[in-house]
Amino acid sequence: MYQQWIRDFEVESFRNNLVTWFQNEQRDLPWRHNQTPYKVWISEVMLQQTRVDTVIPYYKQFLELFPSLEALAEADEQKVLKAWEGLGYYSRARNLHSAVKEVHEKYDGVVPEDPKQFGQLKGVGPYTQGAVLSIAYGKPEPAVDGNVMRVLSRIMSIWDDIAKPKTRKLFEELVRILIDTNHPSDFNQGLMELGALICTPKTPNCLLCPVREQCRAFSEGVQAELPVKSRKKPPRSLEMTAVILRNSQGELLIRRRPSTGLLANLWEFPNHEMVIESETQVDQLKAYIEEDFNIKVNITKHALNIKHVFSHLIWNIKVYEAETTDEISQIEGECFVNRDQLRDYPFPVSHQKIIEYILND
DNA sequence: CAAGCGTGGTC
DNA sequence: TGACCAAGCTT
Repeated sequence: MYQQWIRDFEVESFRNNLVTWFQNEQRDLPWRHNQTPYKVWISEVMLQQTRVDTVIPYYKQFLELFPSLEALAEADEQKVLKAWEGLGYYSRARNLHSAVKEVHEKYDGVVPEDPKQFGQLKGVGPYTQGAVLSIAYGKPEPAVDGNVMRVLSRIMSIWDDIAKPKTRKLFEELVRILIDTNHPSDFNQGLMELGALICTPKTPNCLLCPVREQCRAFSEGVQAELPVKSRKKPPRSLEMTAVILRNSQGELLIRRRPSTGLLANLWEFPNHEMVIESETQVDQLKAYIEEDFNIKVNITKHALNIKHVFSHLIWNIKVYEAETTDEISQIEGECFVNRDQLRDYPFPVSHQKIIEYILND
């Protein structure tokens, strides 16, 4: 069915214009130096749903901490999560770590270049599979991300909703036809670079576009209306409490979150989903804490309020200070630590504001 | 398939 | 200032 679109389309010109433009105009980015499959892989996972400017410092630090696939494979997950702290979507870090360990053990430390094998690793979806195999190994595989869908929807004037999973498959088939098999890496990166620098979501700079002559949306003047993307539901609000609980030595109680779901395996201050509007409900909070940790506590004061916005929900956190003279039983994932030890644990950004409050105290 | 899963930048 | 966005994957 795509042949119909391709028939009158100057495929050769498009490929040459795009690849030549990329070779001349590409940005100088850290992961474009001394490329190895390992480094390409790290960068591609970090870049999932994340801006280049945000990734750069994380990428540099990550490679200093884990300079080789073997180094990452042998690292503790807590160290990996700590290196990922603040970058978001933390399952990326845990899946990457797990996948790298699998490559280390099963493939003797060599990133597999068979699409089927590489694609089966944790955290490697259709995009990452194509991106790593084309960039690192020169395989003519499609790497369809948001940029590519935006660029090609304009080039070919495709009005399908790019928020639908089905639409990505359509673009993958299209790229399989269009891709420059002599320069798969430059072609794929060229599409993404074009989307990042020229064919931007709002007010694309068509006058500087190397493939303007091949763009149907430009010739029809509809580039600003593409791509079509349905919007998702607004996040729901959750009323939360958190407690800064000190023992008699002034140490702070923290705990590790569950190994699945939101912020999995990160650490946090004890918290509950509950509304506090009166003093009686502070007593309820006290009861929750005493039940959770089987100790007696006193809530001493209200510390601060935090509003934290996730992609799919909003936390409104009321933070209190509390003290206890009891010790908790030593359970894995719960412990008292002193102020200086806090920096050794990975915390979500929402709780960084609590840490700031403690350190400024 | 739709929803869950983070964060910081932008206009 | 709130909505949208940024090189997606998993369930």
